Amino acid sequence: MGRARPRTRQPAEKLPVARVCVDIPLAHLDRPFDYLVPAELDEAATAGVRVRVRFAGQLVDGFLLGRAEESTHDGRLAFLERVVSPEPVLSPEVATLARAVADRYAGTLPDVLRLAVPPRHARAEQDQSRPPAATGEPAGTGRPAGTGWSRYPAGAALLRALSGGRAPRAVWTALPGEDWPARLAEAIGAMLARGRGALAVVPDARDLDRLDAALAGVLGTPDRHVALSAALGPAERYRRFLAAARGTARVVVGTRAAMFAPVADLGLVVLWDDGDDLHAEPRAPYPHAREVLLTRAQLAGAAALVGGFARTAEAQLLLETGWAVEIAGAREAVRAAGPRVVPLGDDVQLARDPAAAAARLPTVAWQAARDALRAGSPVLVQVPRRGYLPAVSCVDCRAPARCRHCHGPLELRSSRAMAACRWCGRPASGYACPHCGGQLLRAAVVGARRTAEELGRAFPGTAVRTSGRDGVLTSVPDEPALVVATPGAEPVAEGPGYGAVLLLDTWALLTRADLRAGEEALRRWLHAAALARPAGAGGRVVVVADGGLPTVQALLRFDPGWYAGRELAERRELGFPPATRMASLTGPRDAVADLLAAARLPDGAQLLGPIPVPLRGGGRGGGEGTGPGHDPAEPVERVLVRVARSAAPALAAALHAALGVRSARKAPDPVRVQLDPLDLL
DNA sequence: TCAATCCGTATC
DNA sequence: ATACGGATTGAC
Repeated sequence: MGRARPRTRQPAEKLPVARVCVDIPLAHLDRPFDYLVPAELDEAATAGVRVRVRFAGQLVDGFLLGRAEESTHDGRLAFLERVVSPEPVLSPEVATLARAVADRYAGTLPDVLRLAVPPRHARAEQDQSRPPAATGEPAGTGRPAGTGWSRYPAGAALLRALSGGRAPRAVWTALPGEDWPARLAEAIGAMLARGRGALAVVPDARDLDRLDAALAGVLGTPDRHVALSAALGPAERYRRFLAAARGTARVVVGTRAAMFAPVADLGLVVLWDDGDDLHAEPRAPYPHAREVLLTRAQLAGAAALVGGFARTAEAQLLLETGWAVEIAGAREAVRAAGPRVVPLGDDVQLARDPAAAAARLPTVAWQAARDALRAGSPVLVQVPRRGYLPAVSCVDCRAPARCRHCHGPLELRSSRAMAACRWCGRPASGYACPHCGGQLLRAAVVGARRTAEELGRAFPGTAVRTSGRDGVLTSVPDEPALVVATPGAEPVAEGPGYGAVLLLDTWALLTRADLRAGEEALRRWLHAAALARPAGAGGRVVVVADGGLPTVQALLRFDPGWYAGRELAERRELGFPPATRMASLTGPRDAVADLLAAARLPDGAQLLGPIPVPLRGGGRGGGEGTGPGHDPAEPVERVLVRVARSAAPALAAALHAALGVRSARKAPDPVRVQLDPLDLL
């Protein structure tokens, strides 16, 4: 494998032309380039392999997309320089999907392929190079699957359709307390019994562990499925990827990065909890797992199952357009399975007990927790993530401080400065607490740990456990304990579930200036509430929020479908996604203007902004992927472009073309183009 | 008159 | 990106 390059290379006799996607991140080069396959590479140069080619004078990586008899290129073709490995890592199915995703998000194919195909690890290729012997064996384990689905009126039909080899598409609203990993495993098992593969994506590692365990139970043989997650090292990640690509593993479960996994003969895609923002890929072109998987189901003719305790407006749209059918429990079944939910309005009495008052526990919440603990069950307390939103509250009674004029939340920029309203900007001079008359304010950045300490004092002698960013618990035993968790980190309670669930500091969630604030609050509450035991077994949920709010109403009735319907209707009225499609263009002012000037936007496109973008401070420790340093003096702005859903493809195409014009022109300042941006307000 | 340099364009 | 070509500039 030296530099053995014969002077006179001969093209392969058959299909001498290779169509190659070169790994160059420039929008105007986002198309295949043709090369000649030298005869000696004829065998290795199959569709989907990694290649090296000479492009604009330099050696670059690329993927061989396919072979052809002729090229449409007028000029002379260069030869493929080499085939990096004969392993076909980019299946035609994934290549088609990646192109569709790039188009959907105004991105480039190489960008998407970087997300879709993990970096090569030569050792891993050697390890598993035994031929895929797993053919001819009877598919499935013969285990009667799907008993758990009979609790849903349309559940049995779904399983029948899956095992009948059809491609049903469903939005599934799980019953409170549902053992969702078991249900997903049953659905996957049904498809596998039919001999077709399946792919399931969940938000985080803990959910993945649960689903993986459930699958191991249903599928038996461990080799048939692999779990892909970001936590794996490069070697193991590539090894499992290859197991899927080679067809050894018929089922792939994973977090976001698995959405492109090369499952052979894909028959089913599954997405759990599509409202979790972990499903949004933070790297360009920022595809969302929901869009990728549903596109994939559509292209591959596969079944699709989108499940959760909550329902997004996007999922609601799938139902209302008839793209998917609804799978939900009947009202009586929901009532029987769910806990009793008690709302507590704003003007709630804090517990008399001084320790409980210090922990901001209202009487009713305190009692519910005490009763549950006495009855021998664990109690879950959900608190917002630390640093989530530095709310300002009264020093004396801790009531959240609001603006006198517009009731917006106050903020403290620094400890010295006077508090001001986040909404209207008015300074809160001469503040007096409406509850206790206190005149001093403080930033109430209350985290899980702090809350845990305070709760411990309110329930002396009770074990307190925390689950959050640093240290996530998967489950807790069925014994008295206070479990303080941030959203998404709630441990499952073994046995019948939590005796009580307290949802505190809801105000911070609900007043977030975000399009999805209500939907997101409800999603988090439902996920916590779903862990409580049924009302009949004493399960109680106390939510410290006004019972008149639609969000709280939906929680009381455990009816995310109703809420999603309202939410979608409202977004239609306001022209918000997913009723419309939005793109955000972020960058130095002149660059954004330049991009817009180059873009032939579809008719009816509406421009919102520009607005200045505050520099992103705080956040987590992880890299934010800030581009090459631009002049900090130049103001960064954002423009939103809004179009009707029918014009969405045209919008993406126009932006992609405009990016191409700019990259061809070597325009210096990059503009970040993001479709379906998460933060709209 | 020739080379050094700039700009624009194609990259198979 | 990088490489090349054609036009442009500048020094002898």
